[in-house]
Amino acid sequence: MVIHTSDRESEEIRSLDLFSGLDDARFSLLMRGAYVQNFPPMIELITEGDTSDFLHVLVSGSVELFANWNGRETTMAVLQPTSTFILAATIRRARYLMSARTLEKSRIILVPSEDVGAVFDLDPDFSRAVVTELAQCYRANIMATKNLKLRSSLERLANHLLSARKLAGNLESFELGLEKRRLASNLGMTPENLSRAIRQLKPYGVAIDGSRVTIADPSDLEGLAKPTDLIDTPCALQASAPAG
Amino acid sequence: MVIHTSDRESEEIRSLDLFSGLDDARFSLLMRGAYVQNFPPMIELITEGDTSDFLHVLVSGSVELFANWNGRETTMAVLQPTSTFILAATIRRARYLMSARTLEKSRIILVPSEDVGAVFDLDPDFSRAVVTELAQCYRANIMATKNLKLRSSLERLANHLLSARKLAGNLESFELGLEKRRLASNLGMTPENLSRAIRQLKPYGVAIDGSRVTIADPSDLEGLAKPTDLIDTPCALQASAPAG
DNA sequence: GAATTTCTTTGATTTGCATCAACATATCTG
DNA sequence: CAGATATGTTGATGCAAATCAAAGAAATTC
Repeated sequence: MVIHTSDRESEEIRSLDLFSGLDDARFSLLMRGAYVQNFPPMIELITEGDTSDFLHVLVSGSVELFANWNGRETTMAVLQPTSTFILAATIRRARYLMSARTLEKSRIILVPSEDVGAVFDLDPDFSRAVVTELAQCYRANIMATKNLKLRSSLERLANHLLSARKLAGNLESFELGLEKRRLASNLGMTPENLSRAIRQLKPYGVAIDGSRVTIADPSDLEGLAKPTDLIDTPCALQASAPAG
Repeated sequence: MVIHTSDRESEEIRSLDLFSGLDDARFSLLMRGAYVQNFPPMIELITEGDTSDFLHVLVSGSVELFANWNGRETTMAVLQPTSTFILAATIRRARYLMSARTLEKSRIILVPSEDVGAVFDLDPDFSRAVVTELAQCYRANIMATKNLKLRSSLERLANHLLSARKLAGNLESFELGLEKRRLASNLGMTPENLSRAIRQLKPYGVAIDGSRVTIADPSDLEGLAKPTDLIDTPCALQASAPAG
């Protein structure tokens, strides 16, 4: 890689589902043309409509995927390390359907699309890993669509909080992990309505102070949320859509 | 295949993006364990939550993908021949996220998941085709999410009609292709509201009589719909979500 | 640390959409 | 073909959620 990564970083990247099956030779082939870059917060990494040149890997920080139409904007997902994004556009060599921006100071690896294609053709294990990853992203997005079409905004919020709690190790209290206005957009609602929805969840034992969430009795909230693993995944922060 | 297909059918299946790159030997390997079946209308082929055993190929008729939660139901896509479905679940050997039912009398090929996996491992061309297909499905679904989150129901209807018109070869008049209540569900609205929305489009030169749609001047409607190829695909009938 | 900006909350109002109810039309069935 | 059933339309009403407006709380900036 053009700029060296730390051992811990390399290890983390290699341990991603997408790369863990690669032998060292193929992995370095993939990483040889790649370069790491540090970005400040609120930098637009990708603009929807542009054509895809790189597979992105988020190493640290956080990244928002969003989309615009006719003057409106919506959050599609908020990514945490370590995850890849824009895999589908890379594979199809197609235009990006989403834009991406850093939310915090972030460290990102850019792998040239040609290299991904080359290793894909060379290495059956890698091609299987790509398919598995894509299928996973596809399924996560189907879940997001079901979430939007079958649930009210209050139900979406309730389920999001339960997923986030699980992700945080089932602690009674945990951090929200993103600004409320982005959470609102992610859940398909306005910030004003999110604020009111949070109040509505008070009778279910939910208290949110700043970015700190406390759920007194999850089973109480589950009565409202009715989570199911056909909609709700433990990999929760991308409440509305995942990262292909 | 257990039940023989006609030459025209075989040809159509082979010409699918997913299979067109396979040599004859691999294709027959894939089809050896497969069987064709004819179903009457309104037969539930797949139930969400069940585990995936077969890749499905719709040869004739039409199939609705739908999902349920908490007593509610929504249409996720309506498929026309010739298309594959449930590819993502097949690849992951995971539980179906959607149910499927025939809408008309339909002819469907069922390819055992093991065989798909075997040929995938054997044939790099096939594995590339699977990835391309999956990436396409993923992207179509991202578009569906953007459609839902960024547009009002009237705008979704307007865009659907323009896409359907394009699919029908840009004729002034074409068939809707599915019941209005299903179209409504696909677009994320109620039948009552669809009915009213159609009336609202009258000033834009849209007339729908039964299942026959007439659009006097598409550019007029486009002024409202503002279609973009970052949301709207010509492969239109799955207005809300595609077929992985 | 004061000033500025951004984010969040609260209340009042409007709008979009769902629901309910009734009727009309189309489709199925014996 | 008649009766039954399902689908589609229309109007009245209610509710969920967006918008508008303003104030309070955080986070930034100088």
